[in-house]
Amino acid sequence: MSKELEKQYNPKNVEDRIYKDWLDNKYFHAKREEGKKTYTIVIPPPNITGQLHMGHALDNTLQDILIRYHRMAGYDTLWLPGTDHASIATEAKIVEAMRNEGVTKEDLGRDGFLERAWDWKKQYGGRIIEQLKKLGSSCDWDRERFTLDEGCSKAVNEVFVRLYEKDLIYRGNRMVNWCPCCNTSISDAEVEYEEQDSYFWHLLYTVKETGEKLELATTRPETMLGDTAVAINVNDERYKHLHGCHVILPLLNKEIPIVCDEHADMTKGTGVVKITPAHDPNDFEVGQRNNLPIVRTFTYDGHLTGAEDKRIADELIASGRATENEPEVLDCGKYAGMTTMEARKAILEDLKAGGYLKETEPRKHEVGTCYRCHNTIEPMVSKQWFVRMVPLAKPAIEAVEKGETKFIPERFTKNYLNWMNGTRDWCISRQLWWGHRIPAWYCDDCGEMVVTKDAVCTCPKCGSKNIRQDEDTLDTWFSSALWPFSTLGWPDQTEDLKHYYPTNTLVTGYDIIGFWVSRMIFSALEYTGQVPFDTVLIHGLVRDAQGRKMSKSLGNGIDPLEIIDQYGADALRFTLATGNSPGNDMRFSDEKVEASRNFANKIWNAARFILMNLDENEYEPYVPKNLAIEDKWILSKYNDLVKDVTDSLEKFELGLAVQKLYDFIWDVFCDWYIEIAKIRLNGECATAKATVKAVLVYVMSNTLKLLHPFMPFITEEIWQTLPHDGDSIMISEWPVFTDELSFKADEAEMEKVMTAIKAVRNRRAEMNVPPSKKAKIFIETAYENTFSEGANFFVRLASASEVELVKGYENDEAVAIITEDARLFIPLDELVDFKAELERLEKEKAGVLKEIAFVSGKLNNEKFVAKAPEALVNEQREKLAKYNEKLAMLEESISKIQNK
RNA sequence: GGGAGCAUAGCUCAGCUGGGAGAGCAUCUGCCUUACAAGCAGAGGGUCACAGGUUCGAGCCCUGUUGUUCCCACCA
Repeated sequence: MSKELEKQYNPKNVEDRIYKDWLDNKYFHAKREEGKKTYTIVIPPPNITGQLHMGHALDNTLQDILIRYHRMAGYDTLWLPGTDHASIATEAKIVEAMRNEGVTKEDLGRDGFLERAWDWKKQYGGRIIEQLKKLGSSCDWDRERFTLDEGCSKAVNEVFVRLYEKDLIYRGNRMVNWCPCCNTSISDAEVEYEEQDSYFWHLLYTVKETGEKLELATTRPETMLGDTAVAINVNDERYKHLHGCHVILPLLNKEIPIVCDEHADMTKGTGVVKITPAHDPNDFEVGQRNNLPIVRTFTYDGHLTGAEDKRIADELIASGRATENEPEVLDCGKYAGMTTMEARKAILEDLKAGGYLKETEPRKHEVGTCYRCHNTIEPMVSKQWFVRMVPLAKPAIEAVEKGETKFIPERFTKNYLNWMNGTRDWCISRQLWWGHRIPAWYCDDCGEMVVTKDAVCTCPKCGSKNIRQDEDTLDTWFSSALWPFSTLGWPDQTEDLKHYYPTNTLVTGYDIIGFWVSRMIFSALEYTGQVPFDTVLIHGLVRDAQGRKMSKSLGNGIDPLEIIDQYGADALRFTLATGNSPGNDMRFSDEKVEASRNFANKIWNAARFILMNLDENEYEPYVPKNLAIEDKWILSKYNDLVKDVTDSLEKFELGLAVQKLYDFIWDVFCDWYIEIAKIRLNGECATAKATVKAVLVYVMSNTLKLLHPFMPFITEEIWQTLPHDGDSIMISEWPVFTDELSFKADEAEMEKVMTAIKAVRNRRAEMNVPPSKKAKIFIETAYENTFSEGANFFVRLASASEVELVKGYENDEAVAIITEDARLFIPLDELVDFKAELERLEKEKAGVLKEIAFVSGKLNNEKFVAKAPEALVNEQREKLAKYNEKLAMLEESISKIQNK
């Protein structure tokens, strides 16, 4: 054979070539094979604005491991890839780029802007896909989708219209989170709360009827111009006399009512709350309950309203087109045009001057910010589209409670249920252009609204041509929610949809359970009547070496592509899979990647060793007949490995699977089996050589298969070089556990010898005997066959010059090494310090006595013997017998030295 | 205010349904043993946060405490 491999593994010579080969052979392509079980994953679509970061690398490594495993295990496997148009993020990026050219959205107009956005998508949208390929992702690229492509858009319109017709989507003036910076509404889920230092300002409002000063506290004095009431609790004894009274709103000198509402909590502050229905979610509710007017005092870009704003609003109201809850707008006079912060300052000054400000109390405060731009969001009453959540959430809660979809780890079920139970109606309209435009049309002449999948040119009610489409687009997550089935062709009943839906595993981080997972589940149940996937595998965040979140602002992000360039994709994947348990965050450090790279190199060199020893004859990976004890041992160990790795993968314990592979390959196969194999490889017996070579090839190539999902490139490269059947390891058959390779008795025998070898090594090291100093070893044992079969191992692995099995060893001038199964003597005459040796033996004896005390303590405990499993009790008994034997041997050795 | 996670070797973390604590890195000792110095052999190092409880037996199960991180929530 004589294929030469380089001394060190160099991924750069391998990865791109192999990936291209896989692509050329269409191994990633799902072929809809009838009769096979399917296994499907849809990728969490990365944003087209995105660059591959460690989070993607982890997410996609886990998916690729599952996909490659199932493909090899005989499933008809589909990993469906794609990207997300990410409306708000992308639009912001493009606007920013335009700003540098001095161009605004309005300059370009909607069509011009969208043209530019599509150009941008063409230029950058493929970037992250190429980066995923670098990782080794075995996605079916023939099925790549985009949330804004024709099919997905069709699904979006279909869903919107269906929901509207079922009254599960409605339009109305409601309290929304408004980002004055992005100039759009955002959903509750998109608000992040940050703690900020702020104040409670205690204000005094005068009661009209009694003249008394009513004290109330607020964190947002700038909203006071929009106050339309103050609220007290109906049971509050302090204010019973004020029921039905009014207060005079300072600065405006406006009379507003005192209302009784449950929202006013007697135990908090003074028990009095000012009510601003237009700019506070609670106050909006209070306003609804008490029929209060809604007075808007902020513009949508975060300034105080003025005369022009009022004129526009008044006109709308006068026209009769205003809908329910249409807010009035206040001309804020001297405050008009100020930002909310400027207004806060000015209003406070004026309140203070008027004697309305009682005190200022420092206070920490949770402030809502936009998840995109982190500017403070303003609660605003605004006319938006909403999805009615309660009826949709119900089946989604039941399905998960029934276990139709399982979360791994299980604790995230609670997280999901909390989110679903607490969710309010979902604001889905966005004042953006990049996205799915809302399929609603309005007639300017008669005011009719039409919601339909097809474009409308004439008003169906009055026949007018003055009809225009809603300007707004949909929340990006609206299309993401349909991803598991829109990508398979829904609403059409395509072959793919029939075949691959529902999908199996969704792999994602815990940070988007609310944003995405929950919405996919309720959407899927509503439109397809099935859960979208049976399992949600949740992973944590990848943090930096200090445990900090990787972020652009900190500049501590580690670029996966740089890691791939430096260490190889396999090393990166291995690092991400190792020591990673579901749902938990992990730290990423160069040291870990180095360890993975070293592991890759270890495998490489093991392969190199095997190849060096193969001759021109082809070796099929088969198990020969005349196995030696060490062959049975390694095959039996390998066989258990198959079971362990497969079980771990089935349980989504990927970190455990990878750990077992690491231990087996490094410690078991390389450090023991290959070393022992050298004995026969260097020997003269042709049959023995053939056997050991066959076992080496068999174990190596099958272990590579087990490792392939984790380290696809190096396993393919080596597998191709070794004798093999088939065209690629990635489409080879996953190994199965077989009783034929289970040699438990031989395994135990082999381990007796290994224990003895370790004991010899240990003693020699303790005594500082260099490996170059060989010494004869005499062995007394009850397991003569085993030790005579393993005699050569001592030569190879324990610096023995030769080995002799003896019945009773009489030479006193020797070091005695006592294991549970044997007594070994090394006559290292000049090196033996008998005093030291005696001390050492006494120490060892003390240790054994301790063990005996411990084990017999257990066995003397009647309750233990009665209640513990029998196998365990027997095990303890055997142990005790062994220890007693060892004790006898030690005592014999001690008395020999003493009698010398 | 509610919920959840974490606390194990100097560091980073595994430890699956309870049966005498593990890995990698780091440290120390000895080795260029013709696959690999990105390596080999050996060693040291842990009251498994604390206090109770269940059990023949607890790192693992229960209760409480402390520290820490995160999520959720309308707290004026």
